[in-house]
Amino acid sequence: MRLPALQRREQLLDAATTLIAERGYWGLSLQDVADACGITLPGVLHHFGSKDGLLVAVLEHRDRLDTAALVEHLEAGAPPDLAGVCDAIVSRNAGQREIVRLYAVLEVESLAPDHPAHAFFAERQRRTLALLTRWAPAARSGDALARHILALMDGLQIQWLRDPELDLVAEWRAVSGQLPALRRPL
Amino acid sequence: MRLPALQRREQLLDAATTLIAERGYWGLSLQDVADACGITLPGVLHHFGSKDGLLVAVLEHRDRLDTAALVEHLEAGAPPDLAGVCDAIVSRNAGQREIVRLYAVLEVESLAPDHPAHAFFAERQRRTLALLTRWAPAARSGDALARHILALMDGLQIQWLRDPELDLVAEWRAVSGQLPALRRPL
DNA sequence: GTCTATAGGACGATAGAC
DNA sequence: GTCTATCGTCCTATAGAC
Repeated sequence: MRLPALQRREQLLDAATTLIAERGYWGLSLQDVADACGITLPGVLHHFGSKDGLLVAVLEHRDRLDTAALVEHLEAGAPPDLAGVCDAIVSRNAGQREIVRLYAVLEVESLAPDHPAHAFFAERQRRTLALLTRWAPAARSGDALARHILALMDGLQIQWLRDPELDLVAEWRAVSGQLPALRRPL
Repeated sequence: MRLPALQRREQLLDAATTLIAERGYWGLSLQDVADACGITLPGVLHHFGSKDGLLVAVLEHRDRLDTAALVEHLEAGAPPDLAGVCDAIVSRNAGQREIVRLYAVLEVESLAPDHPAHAFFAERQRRTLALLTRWAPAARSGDALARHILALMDGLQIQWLRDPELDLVAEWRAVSGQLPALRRPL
């Protein structure tokens, strides 16, 4: 079935997202992506140029959606403090398991300096830390607090990914409740 | 160079450990393992039967070493409380970056149910949680505390793996100092 | 914009000699 | 215990037709 380019791209990005989450980048096969969308392998490459190109497109696509969702959440009246931002992030993540898995896999895989997403994730972590630090109460070292929060989120997500029974939001509430610097914004 | 079987196995395990840490299991090539040890690919398979067999051997090898190290650390007079056990784990990890990377990569990669190490890591997390829970003060839910601690360790390790400047032990001290349930053993 | 066809390698694994 | 040789499968990527 012949599809408009933009629509086909989106379909391919969806399929690739699921498959990378499942197998990682090194385990991804373009043939599988093609099969999942009912086109041929060269058809995939036509849209993204190369396997690396597809990966970059997937990441950019997700980041655009996530940033938009966060902004919207804040404009819609979430509490404008650090706890509010964190809760917004966690509750959004809780609703998109596959995406969280994609990032968890790629974040660790890309620790290797020659991974095609290495720079992307280094920059992304820098950006996330900056975002959290900006909202941190000025009193104590905001950077240490930001790293603490990020570590907790990453760690809890892995446990949640391994055990579907776990309630990510509840777990985050329980754990972040122990952090005075987070729950007492003043 | 012809080597005794046991020595060759160890050399192969070392090489495989480094390469899996670098590329994950799906990105591992037996050819590279063979090259690193100066033998051919069938030579590798002779010792481990299959690629899966090699992975299992690597993990069993590491777990044996780590368990022994922890026991020794405790017998050598580390504080016999939860904080002491955690500090022991973190400080040992801080000294073996490659190994931590291996586990970080495989832990996330193996979230997929058909990954050859899936069962291994599910069981390992269960065991680690049980270990931490055993040392937790009986007062509060030890299980929640154990998950909290495990999340922190995993999260901090990822940050440390990305940024070699970071001091894992110091970071752990700073972060765990905020956990009253951990630092006040009575 | 999508296809067929194909190039050109790398992969895991096996068989059998030494 | 390690080798050579080889099989069959999978891979990314390119060239060119429609």
